[in-house]
Amino acid sequence: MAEKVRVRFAPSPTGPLHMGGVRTALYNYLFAKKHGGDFLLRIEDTDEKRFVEGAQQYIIDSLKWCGIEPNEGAGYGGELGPYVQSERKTMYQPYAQQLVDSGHAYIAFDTAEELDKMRDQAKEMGLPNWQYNSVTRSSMKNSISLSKEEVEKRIAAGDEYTIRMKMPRNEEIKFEDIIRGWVSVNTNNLDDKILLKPGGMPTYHLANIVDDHLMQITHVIRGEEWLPSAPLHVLLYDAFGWERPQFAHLPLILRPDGNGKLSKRDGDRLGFPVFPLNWTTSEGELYSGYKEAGYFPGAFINMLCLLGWNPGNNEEIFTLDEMVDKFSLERVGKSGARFDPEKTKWFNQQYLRSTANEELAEMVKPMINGDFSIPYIAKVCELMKERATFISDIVNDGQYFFSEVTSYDDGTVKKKWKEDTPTIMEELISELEAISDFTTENIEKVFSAYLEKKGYGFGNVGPGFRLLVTGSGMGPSMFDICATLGKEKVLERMKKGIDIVNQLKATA
RNA sequence: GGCCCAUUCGUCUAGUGGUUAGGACGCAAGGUUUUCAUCCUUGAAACAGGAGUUCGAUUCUCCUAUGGGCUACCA
Repeated sequence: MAEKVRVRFAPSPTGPLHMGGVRTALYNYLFAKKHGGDFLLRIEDTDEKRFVEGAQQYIIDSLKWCGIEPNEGAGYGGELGPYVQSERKTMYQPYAQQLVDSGHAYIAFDTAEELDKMRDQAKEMGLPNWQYNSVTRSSMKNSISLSKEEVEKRIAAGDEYTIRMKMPRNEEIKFEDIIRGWVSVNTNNLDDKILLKPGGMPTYHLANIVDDHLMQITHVIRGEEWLPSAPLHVLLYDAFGWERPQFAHLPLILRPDGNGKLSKRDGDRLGFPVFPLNWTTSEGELYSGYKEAGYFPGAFINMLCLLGWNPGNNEEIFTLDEMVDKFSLERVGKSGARFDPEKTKWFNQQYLRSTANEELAEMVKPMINGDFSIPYIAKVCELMKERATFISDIVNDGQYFFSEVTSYDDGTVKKKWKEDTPTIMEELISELEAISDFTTENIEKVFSAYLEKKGYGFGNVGPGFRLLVTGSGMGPSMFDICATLGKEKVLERMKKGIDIVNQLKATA
């Protein structure tokens, strides 16, 4: 028990990494760091048909963006590599053979086509679930039904064959899952899974057990979709005589609407990303990512962390380090969690607001045209951050800080630009012109004095003022806006705007 | 169909053999704010159903229902 915790995230490179996968990686990472252990990345590319170019790099890039980097594995090196299963291909055959020799597995010559036919026939006869198992195996072509000579002859003749698990009959397999407690399955419900495919490539089941053993994995933390095959894996550990790792099967992430688990198409259909980074398929189809949609990696991770886990109190904003500190598998829930895009936005808003203005400014800078200083942009961020969810909101809602006003909000023109507004604006211009030190306080002072002098309420002056300077009907304090923009720019906009708005009003 | 897993407000969830069943998102109302947003206050909103165990079950057991996963020479 004193052994070092070693966990792995083992995706297959069949496309972009789904956010459910990111959460699995995150929980593995948190668990490893919490216990001072290792977090490895292993690429499970044993299905050559489903290999997708670029997927492996995408996985690495995604984890990096999220800040949950492995300290060992594909792309990171380590003593127990290689960490890409296709590169380990030759290692698996001897293990499969060992199982054949020990009577835990056998050689089968049935082709995929023959098996398909078998299943189809069974279905026609009203058996929806034909299985290669302890009752059917004796009527199939394998080293159990065939004579030793026949088997040797076929192998010598170059017949392709698979190695199958010889699933024992009527045995209760039990194992303790950290999240779910005791799970038990009768082997009668399990089939003789293929362990080694023709050509020597292992299936997931064999590769995963062999690699986890060789890589000294202590805890297998993976999605609930693996729960049904966990008994097979347990049996394999036992057959090899290896110590079993501890298992923890995570609940699935469900789609926000309707039924079923979150799938890659749900996102863009419902207007939120399901992937960390943008991904374009070879056909040119784009799946959007959280990064490009403007999310902070911290917010994304924070949201994922709370989707299925909670610290037991009411805290919900955590840095990665805090997550590491508080995380425990025991507090992971058992039931599937429906994903809520709205809450994800809320997390982003929280992160945006707690990010320093200068830091925000650096992010805003590449998104705007024109040469603005960081202090200036930071000031804008300070004013805008409370009403923004994304960085892009600062840019879009605060565009009047970065470009001239070219349009005026329709509703405000109609409702707030009154008969006497032009005159009031002219007067206000004169008042403002008299200010030598154009600060928030001074502007406010002069503005208030003007209101008092004329007996106006704020409503008589404010909306028109805002409209001329920003083109908008809403936003931060006008005094802050003006101080930020500077006297020259404010007066210029006001003078220029009066006629334009008068015309708009006339034609409206 | 078979097997496995699950089930507390709309959603994420806390929680205990005896609680006014708590929080967050979202929603609604009010307050603050010249506007918008923030912020504050308040509100509506849940233990799937039925048996059993028990003095007492949301909590323990069983059944049903519902949901989910798996059922490949995919992972």
